[in-house]
Amino acid sequence: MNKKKRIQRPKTAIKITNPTKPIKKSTTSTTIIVKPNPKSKSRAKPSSHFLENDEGLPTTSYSSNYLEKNSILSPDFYQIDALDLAPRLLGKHLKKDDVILQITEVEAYRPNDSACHGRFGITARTAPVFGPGGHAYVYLCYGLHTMLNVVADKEGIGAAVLIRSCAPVSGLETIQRRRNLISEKPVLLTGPGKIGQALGISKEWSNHPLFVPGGLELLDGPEPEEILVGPRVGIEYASPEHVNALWRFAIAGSPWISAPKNTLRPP
DNA sequence: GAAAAGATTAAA
DNA sequence: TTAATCTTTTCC
Repeated sequence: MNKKKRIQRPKTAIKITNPTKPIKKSTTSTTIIVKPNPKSKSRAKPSSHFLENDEGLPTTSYSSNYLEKNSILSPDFYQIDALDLAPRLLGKHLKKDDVILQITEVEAYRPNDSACHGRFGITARTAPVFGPGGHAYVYLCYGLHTMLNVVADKEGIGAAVLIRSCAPVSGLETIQRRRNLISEKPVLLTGPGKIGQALGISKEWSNHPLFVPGGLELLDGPEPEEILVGPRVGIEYASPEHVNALWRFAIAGSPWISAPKNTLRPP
């Protein structure tokens, strides 16, 4: 039998840049401590949901207060066409453990869509996609990356929304540890594989109900002012009609958007 | 049973 | 630009 060559990634690839001096943990609040970055050429615009304190550093005070008034979304929210649900997910919050992420970029996958995992019908992997909306659909991509989808529409339809990017709201320390990356820049959370990693989920979470408190939850959030649309990413195998469909959505002006950005336009 | 391909990422 | 990595699905 062929050798089972599992070349392990060198430890040097792990990018914990400051392991001996962990970021200070705040036990009394959810304030995010960040390092100033004086070398930054084009100073990144702080994302809109962060407030800045006197030192110009983002805090989560706004988000914490905001979320206290917000509730978990009910199953009704999800029982619509994935094309309608996708933009409505922008601005909403994913919560697990102490991590809260605000959704900034999504893609819709629909029935009769040659790019949708449901295109082969119900299989062991894709069964949750055909269940009622409001559940997670989680799968492994390229044998490495855990992809989180939100199942849309009614039972039997077969539609879902891929979460492609988020902005951190709280639990930055946990996010950074899970990502093996100390950063507060978009590289931390732009890309679907990074979302699954930051949330600490595996395919075991597939079919998990997002409307039940206690595990992985979807909470309400502010509606974005402007939205960008574009073709979906990485589906060249699909028919031209579906390759070209503008079923990718993002919050306009947010830095928390994955590549390629230049295919996104106002609707 | 075997083989191909994949809703990607990080590093060169 | 390319390697890494392995599950799922299809094909014979």
